[in-house]
Amino acid sequence: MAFGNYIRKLREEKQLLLREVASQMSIDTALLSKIERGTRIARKEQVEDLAEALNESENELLKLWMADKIVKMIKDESNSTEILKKAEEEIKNLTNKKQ
Amino acid sequence: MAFGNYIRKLREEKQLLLREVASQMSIDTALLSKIERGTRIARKEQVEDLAEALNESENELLKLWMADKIVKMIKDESNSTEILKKAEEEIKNLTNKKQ
DNA sequence: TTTTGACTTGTCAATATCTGTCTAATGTAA
DNA sequence: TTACATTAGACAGATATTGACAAGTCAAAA
Repeated sequence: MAFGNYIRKLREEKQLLLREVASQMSIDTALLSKIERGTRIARKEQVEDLAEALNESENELLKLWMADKIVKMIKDESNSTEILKKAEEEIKNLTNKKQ
Repeated sequence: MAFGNYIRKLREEKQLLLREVASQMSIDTALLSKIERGTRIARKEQVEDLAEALNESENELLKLWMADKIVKMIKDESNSTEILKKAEEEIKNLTNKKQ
C-alpha cells in the first residue's frame, strides 16, 4: 500500500480529522490532503511529524515513505525489478566495504 | 560498481578523453568529470548521449544510472535492504493491478 | 432547501535546488 | 619548463519544490 493511502487509513482508524493532524504538523490541511492522496511528496520532517501526530513508529513510516519515493521513481520502467536488483547488489557491496 | 566509475572505466578502455566524450555530449569536460567521479548526477538525456558516445547499450546504462540514484538515496539508512524489499513488493502489486 | 463541515483542487509567490560554464588549480609526461 | 588532461570552486540562470490561500465538491444535518 502506498504511503499516502497508508497514513490516511491510520488517520481514519484513529478517527482524526485532516485539520487535527495537519495542525499538529503545522501545515495546511490542503497539503496533508495532497500527501495522503499521493499528489504531493512529504518532506522528511513532515513524515517525522506525522509519526508523532499519529503515534506511529517513525522508523516504520520513514521506511514506507522512502520505499514510496523509489516506487514513484521507477514504476514506469519496464525493467524496474532489474533496477532494484542492481541497487540491492550495490548496497551490499557498499556495506561490505564499509566494515 | 557505481555508475560514474563504470563509465569512466568504459571511456578509458576505449582510450577516449574527457573532452572528446564531453564534446559529443555537448557539455563541458568539467561536468563530465564530475559525473564520472560521482559528485554530479547526470540527467537522463546525458546518459543517453553517453551511451551514444561510448557505443554502449542505452538501456543498460539507464538501468545502472537509476540504480545508482536509488543507492545514493538510501545508502546511509540502516534499513536500506528493508526499504528496497518494500519497494519491490509495491512494484509487484502495481504491475499486477495494471493488467 | 440552505447550511455546515470535511476534504480537494488549482494557482501563485517565495524559496531551494540544480545546471552548466568559467576560471584557476592540480597532476603528469615529455 | 611546456603542454595537455583532469579536477575544484564559484557563480548566474534555469528549474523544481514548497506552503498557503481561495474556491471548489460533496454529503449529511438543520
